[in-house]
Amino acid sequence: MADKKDETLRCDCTVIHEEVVERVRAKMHPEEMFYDLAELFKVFGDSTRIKIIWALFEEEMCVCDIAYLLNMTQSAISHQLRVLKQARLVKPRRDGKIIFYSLDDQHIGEIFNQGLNHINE
Amino acid sequence: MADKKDETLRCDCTVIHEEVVERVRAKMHPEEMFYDLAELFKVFGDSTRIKIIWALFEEEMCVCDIAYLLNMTQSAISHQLRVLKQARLVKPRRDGKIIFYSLDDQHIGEIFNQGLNHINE
DNA sequence: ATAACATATGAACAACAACTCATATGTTCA
DNA sequence: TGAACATATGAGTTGTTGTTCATATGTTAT
Repeated sequence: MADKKDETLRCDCTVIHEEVVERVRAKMHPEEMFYDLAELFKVFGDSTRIKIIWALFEEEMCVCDIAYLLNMTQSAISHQLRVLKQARLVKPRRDGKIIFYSLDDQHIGEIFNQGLNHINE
Repeated sequence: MADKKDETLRCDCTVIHEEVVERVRAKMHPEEMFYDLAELFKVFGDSTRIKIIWALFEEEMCVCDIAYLLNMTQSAISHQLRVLKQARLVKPRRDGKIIFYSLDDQHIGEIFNQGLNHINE
């Protein structure tokens, strides 16, 4: 059939287990869901951001505090906080000139801990 | 004190809440731990790999099956499987010419689900 | 041994992401 | 109002990463 030709063209090999593939394909989620999930984990996939998340897990902190704690520039931290904010992982609270950041989600701790479980075997 | 000068130099601002910072710093984990954790989440941070993980969560599959399912080349999938294998997230099982891949860790499902919880608000 | 096929891998390229630097915004206090 | 300070942001640079292409490896069957 025509499909058979396309398979070979794209994946560069003959499909072995068509039943398996079709069974899995039937349960497939929309593209967007995988994309969003990857975007979320991408945010966790940087050691600077992981440190920020961990720090805010301990206590609410302002930008300067975080920069000092992690020995990085205010600008670098601010850029990363923007990424975290866009991912709805942290939220700001203004108090005068100072802006305090804290975690914005209760799932974060779980994701963090499951990650630790994995790297600790 | 001498420290005070360094703070300003590096983080480009005066530290506001020294007690907070020192309290958090005291609980700080070694650099390596944050690095490893980020490396793990980095692996989840790509939609191709997320799809592979999800697919293997459903059923064990060979390289060609995955390539066909995701409409990608065998080579691209093979490269990504290598990344997943190195992160000890999937494991291969050879049966003749064919190599079947399956998940190698029970935490993966939890990480995946917590991620879903977050993106679904 | 050789053909056929499933998978792996190295090099090259393009897209992206993190930091720096300079500067802008917004708030407080004199 | 203007100086001082906390934070944000745009542009530029450099390092990283995903895919493609060509080819290598390893297994099966003739």
